[in-house]
Amino acid sequence: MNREEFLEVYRHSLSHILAKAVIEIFGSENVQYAIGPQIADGFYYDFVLPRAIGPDDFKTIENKMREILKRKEEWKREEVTREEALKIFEGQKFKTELIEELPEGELITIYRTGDDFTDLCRGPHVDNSAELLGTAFEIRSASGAYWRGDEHRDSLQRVYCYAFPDKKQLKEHKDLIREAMERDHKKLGPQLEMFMFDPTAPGMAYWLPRGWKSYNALLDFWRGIHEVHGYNEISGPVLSKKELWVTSGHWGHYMDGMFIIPGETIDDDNTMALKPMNCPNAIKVYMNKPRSYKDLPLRINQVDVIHRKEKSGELNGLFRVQEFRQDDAHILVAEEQIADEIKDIMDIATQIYGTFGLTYAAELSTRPDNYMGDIEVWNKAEEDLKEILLDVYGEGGFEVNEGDGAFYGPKIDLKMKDALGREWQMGTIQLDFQLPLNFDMKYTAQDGTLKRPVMIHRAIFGSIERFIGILIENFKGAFPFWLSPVQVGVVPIREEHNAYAKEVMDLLRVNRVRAETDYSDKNMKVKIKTFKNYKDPYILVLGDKEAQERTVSINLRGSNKQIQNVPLDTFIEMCVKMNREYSLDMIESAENL
RNA sequence: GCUGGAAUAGCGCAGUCGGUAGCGCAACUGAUUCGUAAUCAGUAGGUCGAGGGUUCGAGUCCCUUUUCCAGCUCCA
Repeated sequence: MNREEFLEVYRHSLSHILAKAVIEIFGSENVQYAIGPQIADGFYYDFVLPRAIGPDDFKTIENKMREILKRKEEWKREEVTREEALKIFEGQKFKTELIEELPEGELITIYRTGDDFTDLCRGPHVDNSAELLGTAFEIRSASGAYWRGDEHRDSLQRVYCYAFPDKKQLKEHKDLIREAMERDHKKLGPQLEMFMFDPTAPGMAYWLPRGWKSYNALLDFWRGIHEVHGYNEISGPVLSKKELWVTSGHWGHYMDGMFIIPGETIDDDNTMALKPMNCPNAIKVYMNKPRSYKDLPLRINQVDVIHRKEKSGELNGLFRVQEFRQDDAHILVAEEQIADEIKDIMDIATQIYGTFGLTYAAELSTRPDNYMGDIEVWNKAEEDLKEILLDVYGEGGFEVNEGDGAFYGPKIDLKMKDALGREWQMGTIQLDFQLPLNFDMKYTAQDGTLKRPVMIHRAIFGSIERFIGILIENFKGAFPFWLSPVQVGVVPIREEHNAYAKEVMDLLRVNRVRAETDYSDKNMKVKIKTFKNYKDPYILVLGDKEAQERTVSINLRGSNKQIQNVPLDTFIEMCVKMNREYSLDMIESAENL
């Protein structure tokens, strides 16, 4: 048995033990038990219980589980007919529903744990509870869930439980969770004074001076790359009349997600809505003048603020907000240009993600049943996309989600992994055959006929807000030099060193290095501590010696390592070099220049 | 929207049975002029998220509401 199978059997068996424990505590007549699958770090089980359970109950349940294991009961597998199964689970509505939905003739198996607990299950399981005695488990939390994930159906209580083969692995996992919590951008961001939220603007970040510096550094980097790849940036209105959204189809498909400013009534022509997406702006710009095949591909990028209304309870720090910016671009291409253009976008993505040391994987989503447009065009586009992905990642190097594309076109999603191995859906590249049709977009082809362009929507960061949230967690707030809110903290030792500190500050600023200093009469140790807490990459300590010799003494982030006697000009050169090269690592020695 | 939790000084927290709101850090003032992560002393700061109710009396109990958190669902 390999580790995966081992975990599956043990976790799944433990979930039965959890259900049995809960039933023993609350009484079988008071509990409806639904399903209890294994998940990445353990398992859960869904119940309907007579009351809400909380942390106080967890210990009780765990103890009951251990007590049950100590009984060393036999597990018996039985094959039963549909009728027998329905009889066994009489009164259990979820089990009954599951049984009734099993296809005619399908083998139904049940597992008995001891004499008093039976669960509908495919298995496999342990033969005796004794086998589970050595495992480590701990109830993590309880939360609400819906039967079959459908918010219109029964509301259940889901009990989550960690489960690992031994205590050591459980502890390692809990350490990882703790590490992730320490990196939580919702905690680190405000601590580093990067952003804040105010209750009067739920889900809309205030970017504080330090955070906005990083935000702009990120955009500068992004703009530089796009200039090279032939993009032209625009900005459009955030507020547009309803008419625009009716044409684009958002009024019909996305109304619930828009902040709407009604006229006399919402049906009034003067009703306006904040844009949830940028695409119509790019389209209007395209249609601003007659277009020829010579204009294509027309690459329009844009980072305007967009607003999307979310249902309450869905907001989550920078990861899920109601006001944000996307590193958006819309490219209008002729059909035959799709392949080359996608390839270029993938190059941009590789370069951008690589700069952060992040790896990413691609997923292709293909034509759904409710697709719109010409099937020939779809087939060609999907073939193109597949070919590109094969070319870049090789056979099996990417996932395909059949039928998961948007109704207006197939798409490639880019997912990246962070420092803790967590996956995030970030970038997306979507082909769109529909909007060019809705807006009746055209271009004059070489042969003089009018043709319709294809639109590519694409984003690499996805939401810039979310991306920064991910970066904060990935780097634990210790950003690469070029992205650090403030790059250099300057500490004059005594007030008489303020003049030299001012000179150093001026020189740093002239060279576009973001620096801060503290001219107050505070103790130098206090000044150093403040800048350390902000995670400034370099802290310069300036005293008599430095002022005299025009050098700096550098204290490096993350350690108390010091580099003494670095000529001021050399230090500036180091900073400029890291900014120019978007270096991931910090230069730690003047000799490395 | 649903389930469960939370909200007390700028931040992190304490506040017992319902009986005059506290601690640490930060801030401010003064002293200290200092060589690599917290110098010393003092001062000020709060309608306890908001609204209503119970009570002689509410941070504490009840109801409503807002925001946030853990999930569900949804998503960039």
